[in-house]
Amino acid sequence: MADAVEPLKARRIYLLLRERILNGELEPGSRLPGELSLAADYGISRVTVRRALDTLASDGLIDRRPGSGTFVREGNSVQPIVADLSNVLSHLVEMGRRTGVRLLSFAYVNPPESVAVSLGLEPGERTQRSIRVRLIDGAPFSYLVTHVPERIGVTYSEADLASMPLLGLLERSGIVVDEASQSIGATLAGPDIAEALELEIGSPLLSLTRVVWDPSGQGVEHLHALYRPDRYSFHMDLVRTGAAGARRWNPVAKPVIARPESSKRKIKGPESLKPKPRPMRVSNQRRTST
Amino acid sequence: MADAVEPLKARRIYLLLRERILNGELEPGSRLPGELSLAADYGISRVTVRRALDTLASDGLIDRRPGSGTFVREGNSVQPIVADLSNVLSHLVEMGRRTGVRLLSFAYVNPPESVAVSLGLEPGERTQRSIRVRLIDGAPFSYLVTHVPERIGVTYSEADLASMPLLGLLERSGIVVDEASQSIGATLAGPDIAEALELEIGSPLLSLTRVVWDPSGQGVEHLHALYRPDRYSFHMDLVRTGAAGARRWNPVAKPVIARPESSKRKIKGPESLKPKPRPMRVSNQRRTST
DNA sequence: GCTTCCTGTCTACATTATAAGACATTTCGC
DNA sequence: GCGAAATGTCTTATAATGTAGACAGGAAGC
Repeated sequence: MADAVEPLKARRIYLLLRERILNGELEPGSRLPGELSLAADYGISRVTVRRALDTLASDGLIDRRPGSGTFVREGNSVQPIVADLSNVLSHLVEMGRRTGVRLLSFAYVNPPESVAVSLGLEPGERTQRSIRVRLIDGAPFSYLVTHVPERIGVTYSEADLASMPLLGLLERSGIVVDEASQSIGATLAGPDIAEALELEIGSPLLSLTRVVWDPSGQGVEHLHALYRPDRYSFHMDLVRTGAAGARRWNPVAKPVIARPESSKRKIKGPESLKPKPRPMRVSNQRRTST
Repeated sequence: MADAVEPLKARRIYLLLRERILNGELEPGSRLPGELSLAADYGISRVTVRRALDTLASDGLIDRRPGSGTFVREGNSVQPIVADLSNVLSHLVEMGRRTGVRLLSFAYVNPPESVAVSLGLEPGERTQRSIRVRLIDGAPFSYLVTHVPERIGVTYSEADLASMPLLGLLERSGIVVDEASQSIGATLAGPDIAEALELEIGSPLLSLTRVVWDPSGQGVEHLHALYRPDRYSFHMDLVRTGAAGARRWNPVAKPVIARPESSKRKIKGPESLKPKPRPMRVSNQRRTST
């Protein structure tokens, strides 16, 4: 319970070690370096290392045996949801049907410069901004901020948004969704996001920014999504094509054609993380309202 | 250069404000609340607010004008290198020709469990592990750990690795590279990686894990790559295909066909962070050797 | 049994962060 | 010009964090 605000360095080491444990770099059952070596490695004192280890222990991630050492506890890894990259959006659409959504915010605003530019808006044109959190089995895994030009946004209600995926709403409204462009990066969780995703401030996040256009080239949606990497990651299969001199990788567009042997090719990458949610002082009472 | 680690509360406010600036909630050019009001808002002292603002200022995100106030600076976006996702590998191949590589480690080892499983190795089979850092204009942007089954690894030398992309070496050796599977996540930089990538410990990183197979389904390469998100991000274009009921996104396989208007569709996502490298106590003297 | 390496625990001390306030200086509207 | 409000720069005090070292006791190999 005494999970008071952790000091700086201690917390950092804690996050770092946690990362290494969860992604399998430190294998379950293995012994991790002694407190003294850790202190030396990270250039901090042993006491501080201990504080980090204390937190890990209270998380149930490690097992400390006096005289022997500190060991990584078994059975921590839980595969994140995997989204096929060639198929991200439809994946989300399907998921919209079996996962929960929490609408944190819904308003018409003056969009930030960058959003206005991406969508190709007129100066002064407003957008409908919604902030949603997606949950799977009650556990939040993504934080979505979407901007839709006002005239399009008015074709559906706040309640619609709380229950249906945005893309579905757009298509229902007769908007033809044609092309999209997206990029993937990484950031750290700030206070808001940390709270919404039940993370600690400073946790790593996958970041996805996507802009969707209709056939005329008019922007219809700007999405900024943040994912918990321990619960969500992108995956894709590639095939090498082209002549000898200029061989390239191309994504496998249709993962539909079952590949029986693909099961033995299971990637157990560092994204394979753990279950423990570890909620913060959640005071997320904001709800769909209306 | 006294860019010491930031304190707790100060960092919290810093992150908070940075978020609001980067996502456009605080628009470029606008004045933010005075130091005293900020202190009151967040319930902290003015000194602490100032520290947060100092950091923002050194990040180049704000502009402080004595007597007037503190302003959000305009145009603080710097685009990272963008890798087309439908083409990651060949992109790297091309880049291998115009960027630098630093070979940090080259050895034959007993691979970690997860790698052995991914590659489908026999129990006890060893791998050649190499750790490389890629640079662009002298600035490191990726940290690559590759495992290749020993029998394949012996077909090229350490010096080869320091100068040529691994995939090229494999194909030169007659290995037919056929399929690959990869996933993308996010993590934090540990001490080793932080030093190699000239980052601070605890910085966010893009993480890519890829396994490559030959036509017989035998694993030939396991790659674990970490990218600085401020210098490298993945990008891809998608097109919506399929019938009304089951529309899906598919990647645009060939980004070659020039799309003239695509220039106006510039995404200026939140990955566009600050330019500031912010080096650590770098003591990177390890080199390609031999 | 002995040595060695590990965690558990404690003490005293150094460093750093935060708070609270005073005061100078700049800018801007009046 | 004057005053309000803003940042810049001090001071002093207190609390929170981190460091250094010593010592006890368990575990494992010899």
